[in-house]
Amino acid sequence: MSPRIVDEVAIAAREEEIMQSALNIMAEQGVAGLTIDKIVAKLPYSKGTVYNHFTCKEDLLTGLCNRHCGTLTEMFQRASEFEGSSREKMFAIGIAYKLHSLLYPTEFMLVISAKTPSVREKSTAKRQEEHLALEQAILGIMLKIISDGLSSGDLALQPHLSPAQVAFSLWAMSFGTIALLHESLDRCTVRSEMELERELINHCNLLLDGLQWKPFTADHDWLETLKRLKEETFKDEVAELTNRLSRKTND
Amino acid sequence: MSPRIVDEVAIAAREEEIMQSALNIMAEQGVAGLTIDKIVAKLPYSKGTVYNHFTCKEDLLTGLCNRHCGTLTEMFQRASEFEGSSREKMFAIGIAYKLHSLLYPTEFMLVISAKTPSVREKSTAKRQEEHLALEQAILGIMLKIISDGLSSGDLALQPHLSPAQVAFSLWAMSFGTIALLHESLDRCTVRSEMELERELINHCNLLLDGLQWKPFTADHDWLETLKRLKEETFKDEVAELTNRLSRKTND
DNA sequence: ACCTGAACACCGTTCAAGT
DNA sequence: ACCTGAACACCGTTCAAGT
Repeated sequence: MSPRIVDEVAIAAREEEIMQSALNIMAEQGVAGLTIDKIVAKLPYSKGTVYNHFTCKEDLLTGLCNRHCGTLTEMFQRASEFEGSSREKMFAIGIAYKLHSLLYPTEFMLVISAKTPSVREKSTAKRQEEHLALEQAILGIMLKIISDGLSSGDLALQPHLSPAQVAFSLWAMSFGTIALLHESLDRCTVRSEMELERELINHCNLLLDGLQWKPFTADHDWLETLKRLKEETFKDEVAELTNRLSRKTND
Repeated sequence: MSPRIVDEVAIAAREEEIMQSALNIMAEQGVAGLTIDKIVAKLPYSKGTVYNHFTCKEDLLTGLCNRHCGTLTEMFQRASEFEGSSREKMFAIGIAYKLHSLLYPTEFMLVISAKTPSVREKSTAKRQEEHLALEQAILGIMLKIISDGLSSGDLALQPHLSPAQVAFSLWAMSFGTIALLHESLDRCTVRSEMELERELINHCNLLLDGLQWKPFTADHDWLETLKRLKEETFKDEVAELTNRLSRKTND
C-alpha cells in the first residue's frame, strides 16, 4: 500500500467520524441544533478541518443524505432478492423503506431538507452528482422488479404507463406516507410504529392493485409475506428496532 | 365599531403585511434567505414589532403555513362542489392540490419545513392548534366526498379500510408526488422528464382504481373532466399560471 | 502541505429608552 | 401601552500563523 492510499483511507475515516458526530448531535438536538463547533467538540479536530472535507454546512448535509441513500440501496437490494413473486418483492421494497426510516429517523428527515433548493444549491457539484447516481441505483432496483413482473406476466403495463413511471408512483407514495406519519414517530411508541406499518401496507397494496399487479391483495396472504420479511430478510433490522423500543420503555 | 375592534383589524392588517413581506423575500431568496431585518426593511415597522406578532421566526413560519392551508381549504371546497361523480370530485381534489402547489411554490415547501420538529417545537401552542384544526378541515372535505361515494354506491369500503384511512392515502400520495417533483422540475433526471400533472393524475387514478372507486380509469374520459376543471372550477388559477408562464418565457 | 482557532460578519432575540 | 433599534449572543466561514 502506497502512502497515498493510506492517506486516502485515513481521510475517509475522518470524514466518517465527522458525519457520525453530526448525526449524534442531530439525534439529540435536531437538524436546527447542529453547529460546526458541536461537531468538533468531541473530536480531535478543529473547525477548519471540517471545511477541508465539506465546503459548507449544506455540503455536509448532502453528504449525510448520500450516506443514507447508500444504506437504503443495500436494503432495497436485499428486498429485491426476496424469494417470492414480483409483487411480493415490490411489497418488500415498501417494508424496507419503512424499516429504514425507523432505524434512521434523523437521516430520513435529512433527505427532506437536503432536497430543498437552499441546501442543494450550496452543495458541491460532486456531491450533487453522487446523489443523482444513488437515486438512479435505487430506481434501478425497482425497475428490475418491474421487469421481472412483466416477464412473468404478473404485471401488464397499461399503455400510458412506462416502467419508470410505475417505479416513481411507488416511491412517491411511500415517501409521502412516511413523511406525513414521521411527525408522530419521534414519540417512538409501538403504537405509532404499527400505525405507519399498517398505512404503508394499505397504500402499497392499493397502488399495486390499481396497477393490476398480481396476485391481488385479496388473493394472497400478505401478513405471511410480512412475517417472512421480518423473520428472514430483515431479521437484524427488526431485532435492532425491538431492542431500541424495549430500552425506551424501560426508561 | 368600538376602538377595540378597529385595533384588532389594524393589527390583523399589519400581520398580513409582515407575512406578505416574508413571502416576497422567500420567493426571491429561498427559505434560508429569510431574515427579520429583510422583512421589516420595506415596511414602516421595526424588528421589535414583528416579535409582538410572532414569538420567533419559527412561529412566523407556522403562521405562513396556516395561511397557506386556509387558501388550500378554499380550493378543496370548490373541488368538492364540482358537478360530477364522487370519484370526479376526488380527482378534482388532486388537481386542486397540484394547482395550489404551483401557484404558491414557496408556501408548499414551507409546509414541509413547518412539519419538522425543530420548527414545530418552537411555535406557539395557539398556532400549532390552529394548524391541526386546518388539517381537520381539509380532511373533512375529503371525508365528505368519500361519504358521497359510499352513499351513491360508487365506492364500497374494503373491510380493513376506514374513511379516514382512504382520505389519508390520497393525501399522502398527492403530497409525496408533489414534494418529489416540485424541486426537480428544472433538472435533467428520470423524475424531471415526468410532468407533475401527468404523474399526479396517474397516481390519483391508480389509487382510486385500487380502492375500486367507480368509474374506473378505463371507463371514463378523465381528460374531459380535467378540461372542465381547468375551464370552470379553477379558471382563475389556470389563467394566473398561464400568465406567469408567458411572462417567464418573455424574460 | 495541512491544521488551528482567533477574528469577522451576520442574524435571531431582547430590553432599556422613547413616544 | 406600544414601538424602536442598539446591543448581545451565537454560529458559519475565513485566513494568518503555526507545525
